[in-house]
Amino acid sequence: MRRMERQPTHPGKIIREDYLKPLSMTINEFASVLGISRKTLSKIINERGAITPDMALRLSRAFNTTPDFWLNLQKNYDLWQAEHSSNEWQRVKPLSPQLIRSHL
Amino acid sequence: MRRMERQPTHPGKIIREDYLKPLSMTINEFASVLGISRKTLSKIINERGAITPDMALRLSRAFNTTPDFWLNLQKNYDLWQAEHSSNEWQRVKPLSPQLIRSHL
DNA sequence: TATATCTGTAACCCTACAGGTTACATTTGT
DNA sequence: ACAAATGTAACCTGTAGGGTTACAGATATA
Repeated sequence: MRRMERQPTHPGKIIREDYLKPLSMTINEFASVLGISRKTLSKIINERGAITPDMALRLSRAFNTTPDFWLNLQKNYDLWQAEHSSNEWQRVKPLSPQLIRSHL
Repeated sequence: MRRMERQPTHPGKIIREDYLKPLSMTINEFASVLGISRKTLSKIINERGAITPDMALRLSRAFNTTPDFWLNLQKNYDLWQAEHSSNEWQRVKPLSPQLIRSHL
């Protein structure tokens, strides 16, 4: 039961810190590499936009990584947000363990 | 480099086959358990709706699973769709391995 | 058989977000 | 000082989640 204590790193930060900065690449250049608009990349870089499956595929091509790497970052980030932006989901009553155990 | 050959199972099918059916639970009942509308659950069950982070949290409560389990199913499904619904992303030119190796 | 329940689905509403173009003000680098 | 880079806003289109209501068909049950 490993709880996520801190807010997970946004994928945009990884792109910014671990790729663009070391490579001294501008947002314009990289947007062009990815075949997307400067605005879209800027939103991601500044952590106001999400990594979509299509974007994950593009990043995986550019950086020779897996699309899953990027989607997992986004998934962890989104999940943390959902956990902390509402308590509604905590109202869900777990089905009785006995019921589940006896059928599954 | 394990390619995804077949279309990944939709999370809705898991809910349907591995939970609702064994538990003999109706969609109405379970929608009520989750605190969502029948329509929303019906869309997911019939594989025309996605597992959102909030929904993953609700499912994890009800079935005593992890939210990641459900989000991973959805992620794999979405990624497969993105891979096969367009070839645009394949146009992205990988950054030269030398460039990456020398800076990262 | 008659009644009630369950189910898929459509119509309609609202909100939100991806992604694009254009434009502007500011910052940064040369 | 000048040019490039950047953040951001406005505006557009398309898509998606989620809700309610309503209807038709299937299923089950009294």
